[in-house]
Amino acid sequence: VAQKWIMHLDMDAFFAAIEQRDDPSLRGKPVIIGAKPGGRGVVSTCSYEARKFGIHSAQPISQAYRRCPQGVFLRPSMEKYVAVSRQVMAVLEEVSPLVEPISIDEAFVDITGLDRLRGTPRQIGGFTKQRIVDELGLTASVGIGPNRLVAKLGSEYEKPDGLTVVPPEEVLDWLAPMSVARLRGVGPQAQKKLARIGIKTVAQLRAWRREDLARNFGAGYSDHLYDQSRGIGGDTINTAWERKSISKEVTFGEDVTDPEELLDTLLYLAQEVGRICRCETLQGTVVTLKIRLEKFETHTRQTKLDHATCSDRSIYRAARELFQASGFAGRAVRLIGLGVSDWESDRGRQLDLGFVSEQSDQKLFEAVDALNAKFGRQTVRLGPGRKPRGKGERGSE
DNA sequence: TCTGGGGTCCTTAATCTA
DNA sequence: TCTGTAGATTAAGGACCC
Repeated sequence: VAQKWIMHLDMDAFFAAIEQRDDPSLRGKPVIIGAKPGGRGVVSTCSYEARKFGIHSAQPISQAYRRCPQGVFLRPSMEKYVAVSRQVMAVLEEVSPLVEPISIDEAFVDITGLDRLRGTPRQIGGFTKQRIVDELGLTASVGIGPNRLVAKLGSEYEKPDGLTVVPPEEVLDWLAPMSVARLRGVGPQAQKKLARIGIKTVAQLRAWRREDLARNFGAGYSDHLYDQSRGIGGDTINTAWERKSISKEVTFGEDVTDPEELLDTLLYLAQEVGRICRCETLQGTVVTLKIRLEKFETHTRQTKLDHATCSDRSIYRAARELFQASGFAGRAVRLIGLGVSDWESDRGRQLDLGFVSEQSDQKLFEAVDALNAKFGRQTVRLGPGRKPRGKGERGSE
């Protein structure tokens, strides 16, 4: 069986590094990208200067502000980051066509069999990092190993600007002293459970037999742990990612009780979700409502429609019915969200584009045309455009 | 103390059905 | 037709990831 070489690349402090690159006055300063200080929200990314103050991703922004009031707090500019992300992926695709983006700032690359063309795995990693510095003015951390697990752990091993190569024969020794917290799928809950049976390191995990792990965890999860402790992981790169759901949610500055305001928000969310569905020529059959009450108590309600849709009105109507049936009307709501999933498999049915908003939007027309092309049908455009969150426009039908 | 927004996947339970 | 069950489908929640 041919030995594979998988590379994982992870951009360093991606959002913060872009801001510092584009505004020299931010260099050397603690830069924190995330929610507005004073509001409800968390840190998305922060510069390494900010990390010295104990600031980290997912930290409540209020805590970050307390620790570093002199820091530069910025809201994220996602369009900019998406554009830079595309440039990063383009560099990777020049290294090898087998690129699988995992998120906005990381990707796996299959670099098997490139030694004649580009040198050893270490040389390929160094060359890739250098190109990203030269062309984008940003640094990345790279891990290279025989599979995705080792590559990913490798890129985390030394940060920032790291390059870690773990040949297959060194994998077991390299993993042994690592904390199980670094493994995939081991979060706070699993860590606690593992610690209770005396497992803190990969070596300790490896000492357990599969059957004994299965008595403490589910069969699927224990296999997952068993394999990871031995450095076993997938080595195939999937270049054809397809999304499975589209959702939007908002957290209110202060909890909202007024059902009118909640329904208006749902209408806005339905328009956003519907718009993205149309831009991506997707129609879903399941609508999911998400509600977070005080004390972070979170509920979801979902319904399967009798037809697939990308229409604002259909999504909104389903969401409204879910909300009204939920019994949460009258409760103080912290967050409300809306999603669509389970794309239609039957392409022969009627395309539900009825009552979409923003009909003057050129992009929408293009999306509608794309939908027509995709489904080979004629589209009927209905009614005047609707303004987002318009009072009194929430018609009964 | 305070916990975003966008996702994926897994487990469990209820219900339907071959 | 009765009965029991395996398996699919639907729904809800939760852990986890970036």
